[in-house]
Amino acid sequence: MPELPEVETIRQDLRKKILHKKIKNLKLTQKARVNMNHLDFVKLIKNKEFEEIDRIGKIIIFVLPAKKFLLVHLKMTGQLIYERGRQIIGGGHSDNQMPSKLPDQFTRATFELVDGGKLYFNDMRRFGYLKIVDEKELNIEKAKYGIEPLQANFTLANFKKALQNRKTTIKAVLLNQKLIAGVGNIYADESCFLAEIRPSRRVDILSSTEIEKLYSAIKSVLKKAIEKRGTTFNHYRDSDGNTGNFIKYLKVYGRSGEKCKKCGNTLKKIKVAGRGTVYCPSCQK
DNA sequence: CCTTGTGTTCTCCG
DNA sequence: CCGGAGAACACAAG
Repeated sequence: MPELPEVETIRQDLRKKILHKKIKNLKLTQKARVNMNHLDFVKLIKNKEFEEIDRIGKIIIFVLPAKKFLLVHLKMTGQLIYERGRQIIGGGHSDNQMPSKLPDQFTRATFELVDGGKLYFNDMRRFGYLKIVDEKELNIEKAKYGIEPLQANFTLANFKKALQNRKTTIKAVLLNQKLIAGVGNIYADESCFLAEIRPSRRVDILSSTEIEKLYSAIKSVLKKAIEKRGTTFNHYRDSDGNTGNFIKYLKVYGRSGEKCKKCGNTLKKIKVAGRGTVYCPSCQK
């Protein structure tokens, strides 16, 4: 489940690896989810180079020449794995979900670069997609996203504005991409734990101290998660095919029924905003 | 039945 | 009766 830290890790790594490289060919399988017919899609990609690699929320943006943009959303199980020319990637860990050799049955698209390198888009569940847009459509897409937690516009004032007049739970706000971009289920729960606030609390009854704590918690959790190269719960891999290391630092997500690392009480799982939510009933108020 | 992210539809409230 | 907000539902597929 790639969220902001995972997508950002992939973006930063791919920038180092494939920036300004030219695409010789793109191979799409029948199961690839793209926003036009395959022939047209390939035509728009072929012989283009990656001018820049950006991100909005959980979407990776490959900037192509002539103001075209390739948007990639990994959704639940998507991976973007880069392989240098003629080299078989190691696969990182001995996890049976990680293929030792690509392409495999879950490879939906292969970008063949002129230097022999390959960029594979793998996606077991086929929820992820590739989409080519022009500048106008890119701006429409960008308008769907709120403040970016790691950028200059994520100020306390803007965060307060995002919560203003809302009559819903913290969890719903954190998951709402129109308000705050890139936070998903893992980092929403982790941020609430760090802020010592229950995800089910309504935002309109938070004190200003609590809002400040939550604001700092989001930044701190996401920053540390990027330092540790993201969370691999099951499918996430970086562009080398390696797992992320943040799972060791998770305090609540995926730990329902286990002991709170801070107070020792049992972590509880409930449903908030339609999503599984884990919290500590004694640490979080 | 579950999983998550997101788009759509429904419902409620002032 | 309306607009808007938020909740609920639908969908992707294994």
